[in-house]
Amino acid sequence: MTIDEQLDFLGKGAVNLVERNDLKAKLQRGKPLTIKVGFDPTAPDIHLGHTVVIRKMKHFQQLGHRVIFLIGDFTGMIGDPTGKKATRPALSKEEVLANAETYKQQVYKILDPVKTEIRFNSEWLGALGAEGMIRLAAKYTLARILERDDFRKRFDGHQPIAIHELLYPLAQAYDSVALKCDVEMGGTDQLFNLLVGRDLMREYGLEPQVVLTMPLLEGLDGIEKMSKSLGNYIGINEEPGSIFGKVMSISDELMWKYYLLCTDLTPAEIEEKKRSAHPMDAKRELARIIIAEFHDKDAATEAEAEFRRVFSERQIPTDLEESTLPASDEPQLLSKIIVAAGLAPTNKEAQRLIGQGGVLVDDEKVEDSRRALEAAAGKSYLLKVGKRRFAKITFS
RNA sequence: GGAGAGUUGGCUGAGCGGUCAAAAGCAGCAGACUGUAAAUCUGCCGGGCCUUGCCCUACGGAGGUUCGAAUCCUCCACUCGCCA
Repeated sequence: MTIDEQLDFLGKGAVNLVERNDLKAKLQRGKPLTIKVGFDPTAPDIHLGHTVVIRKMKHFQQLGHRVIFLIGDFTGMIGDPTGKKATRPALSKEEVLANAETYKQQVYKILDPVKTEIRFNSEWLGALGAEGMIRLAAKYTLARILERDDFRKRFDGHQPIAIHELLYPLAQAYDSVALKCDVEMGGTDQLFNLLVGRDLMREYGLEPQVVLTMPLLEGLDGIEKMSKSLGNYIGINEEPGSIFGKVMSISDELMWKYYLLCTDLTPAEIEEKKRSAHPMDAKRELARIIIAEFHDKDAATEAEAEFRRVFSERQIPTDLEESTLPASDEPQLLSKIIVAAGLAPTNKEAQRLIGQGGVLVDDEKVEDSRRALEAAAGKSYLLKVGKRRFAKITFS
């Protein structure tokens, strides 16, 4: 690849690249660059949203650069009291290490283990001490920190800002100093922090890092950014079938963003697909690509077949859940059976589902929410609740 | 230290002492339709039960006033901004 091709390759999907020319200059030297991306030590469950940046790390690896997966255990150990809930319990060293292991298992599905360096920022931030921290703080001004939009808004809106929050950007920037980073990446929400890194590196007489930000991927709802707490995520450890279904549930429109950020297709290829492919087919393919990355091709094919079977043809899934319930001489309320089989959380909810025509017993729609089923030993039923909850239950 | 504001269902956010299991929006779920767990439309959306209705729990916590309180009073806890 020529330098310009490399720039295009690395810049694909990026929102900010500060400065493109700086990156070009660094690449032209022909030496491996040091790339850093920071991760929160408390949330080692990686979902598709995280993979946007991780994939970009992979791209750097493919070009032979040195990629550092930085775990922000220092800030993690302090705990961030910003949320209204009680201060989050500080993580112990053991927990941090355990989380790091979890990260590895997941991240290495994308990154090359050999070319990935995992570091912890307590290594240098912990060594700084109170004095060092204050010295570091002396390098920056409040006015500059308040340039960050969310600080500005909270400040102007008389919302609280804790002092240590102001220190976070500096601590993060110091990571770049300590590691002499050439490039730091993050989501667009990280732009400010990453730029502070540039400034701080200059303060320390280092060549400023290049800053590259990636878009935040919207979750399944298509509105909020993907996050575990909102439940709108696709986890990379999920079952192929679940990933397939979730991908199919994103809107046709959002699908293209996923294509850009979660696959290796070039923008030109994506445009072509947008023009020529049927949205449903394109979405199926997207699902296959994503599953193939975290599982394998066969799993993807299988998941697709199963999806067609269950949703297009409305048949029974092949890997049907089977459960056994205690038999009884008395007929049992269907709603209670549904709850017992774990197909609905509460009796009320189960009755509601029946009333809405969402329950099939042995392929037959049940209309009466008070319906009871014979529960003698040996009796067996096939239950379908809603579109995607199935179970075969047997009384014994 | 001082004078205040606020705490409502997963979230945001209304709420006159009764008609409030609590508006509205978001998220979620179901049905219809379909090209998909897209879009759109409709409905549901605290729980229990011997289910055309009855009961329980719920509006930060504890008391109180009242026939009756998310709504009034007192105390407590927490959150926030302001003035020192």
